Amino acid sequence: MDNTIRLRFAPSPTGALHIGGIRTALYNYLLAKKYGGTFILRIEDTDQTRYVPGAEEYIMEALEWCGLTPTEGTKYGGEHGPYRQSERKHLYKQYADQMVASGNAYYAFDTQEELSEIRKALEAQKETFIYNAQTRDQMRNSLTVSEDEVQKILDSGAAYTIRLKMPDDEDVIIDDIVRGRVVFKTKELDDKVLLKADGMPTYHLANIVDDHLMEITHVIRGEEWLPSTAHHVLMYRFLGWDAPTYAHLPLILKPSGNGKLSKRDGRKFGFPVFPLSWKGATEEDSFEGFREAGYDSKALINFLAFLGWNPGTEQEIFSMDELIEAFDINRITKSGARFDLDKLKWFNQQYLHQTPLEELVEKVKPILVEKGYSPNDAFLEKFCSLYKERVSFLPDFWTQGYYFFEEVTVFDEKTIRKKWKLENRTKFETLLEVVQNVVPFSAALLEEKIKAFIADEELSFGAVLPIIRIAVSGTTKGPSVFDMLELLGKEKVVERLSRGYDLFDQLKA
RNA sequence: GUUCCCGUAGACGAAUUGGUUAAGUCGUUGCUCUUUCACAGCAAAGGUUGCGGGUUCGAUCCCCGUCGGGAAUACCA
Repeated sequence: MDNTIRLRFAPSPTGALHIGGIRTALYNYLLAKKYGGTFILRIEDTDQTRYVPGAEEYIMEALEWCGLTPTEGTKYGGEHGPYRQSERKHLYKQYADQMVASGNAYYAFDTQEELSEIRKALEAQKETFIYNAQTRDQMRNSLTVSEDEVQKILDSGAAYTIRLKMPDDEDVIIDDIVRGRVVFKTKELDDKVLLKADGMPTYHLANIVDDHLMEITHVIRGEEWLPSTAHHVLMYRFLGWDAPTYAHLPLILKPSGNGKLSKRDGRKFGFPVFPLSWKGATEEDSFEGFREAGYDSKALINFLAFLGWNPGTEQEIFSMDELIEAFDINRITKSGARFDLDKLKWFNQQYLHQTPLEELVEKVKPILVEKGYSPNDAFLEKFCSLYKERVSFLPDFWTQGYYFFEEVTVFDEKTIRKKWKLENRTKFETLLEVVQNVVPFSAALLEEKIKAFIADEELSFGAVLPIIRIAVSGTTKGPSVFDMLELLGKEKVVERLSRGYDLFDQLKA
């Protein structure tokens, strides 16, 4: 492969960018970077009725958050612009006309209403209407109406579309990198609309014209495009152009396994489906993003890379550079990949574990600030190191360690009832004194003194440590008690211990 | 309905000119370490490669059929 490969990611700005779109972008990006090629962002906004303000900015912000910054695009520059299809409107018609002239396309005058009525009627009889060789001579188009008539309609300014005229009976062969050879019979395919009544091209026309004009060499897109690829290949032939290499990606499936992951599944299964949060017009149309939910974009990318591809080695953790190095378009999987939240959680955890402390501090800080606390970096660094290895997501730092900032809200009453012995109260008062006299208040010294206390009083670790832990944090889970006590500080520890004893007594009474 | 795609343990998936007892990871269970949770380490369970034929000395791999899942079937992308 030479170094002039050019790939594009071509989303339509109809709302937030779905996670599947990010994967498509990722694979395009990886292949482009691997061979020193170009990664282009093209906005496919040919459907003016579906345009959503802000979607374009969302797409770019999402790509950048994921580290998939395009090399060409509306705000990235490039010699092949404009990169927004609405701004290229004037380019498309000539190619549709060219295909009309060569007899591979035709004018169609049927209105949308007429067509949907026919469809509805046939559907009632359990049949499907296909605009193709079998039906087009019964429709109103330039193949059934006389030339004069056609000209008259055209001159009158009446709305019309241009449709692709599919060959009657021919095999269209697609050599797809992922699927291998796929054959479609033109007989089964419909005469797709190329140019809409509003003068805009459909996806089918716009995508092949732009891919050609932008010198795209590889088209990596979702599997849902496979059926229409036959139309695209035919158009390249009719226009006398070379078709790009195709690779159709497997679908990303719902966690439940059936059906492709949809934007509604996030709410349904309780996890984000979008990279960034999106505020739509309605609650129903608003979604939380991976970024806001505390996911590491690097972990997300690593996870996504493995959804439909694998390097064939045993390495699982990949940086972007390593992905670029290892990526091989020939190793993309054919079968749909299920979106496995556990796996994503594992990746996120791995990334959190390997994040340097200073970096972690910067990430945890905003979470605490939002809760109204702004501890100094030295404290935060200790705090982070305590929780780093028992946390899967960023917000866990707060949910697991909130008691370093606020009073304990939930006590593990069940364990208290089991462990707290009323008759031991005096011994624990002694413990309070012991703790009070620890100077300096360090984990090491605390451990030494508390261990001595346990020995002196002939108690066991199991009888003492859980009590301390619960009094101070409400739970038996968490980091080493002594480290915890040190970071909490003498004042808080003493206060919580003595208050804890009273609470425990009450619980047992 | 039609066309196309897919089908290896609960999940992701390796085995790429068909070649020994079908990798590895996640998850599950157990053990070690720990006051606890987690991390880490070790170990185990889990599969007639959807099913049935065929080709072959030999099929996860090739062919046919069948079942299951999915996608497409718009003047949406």
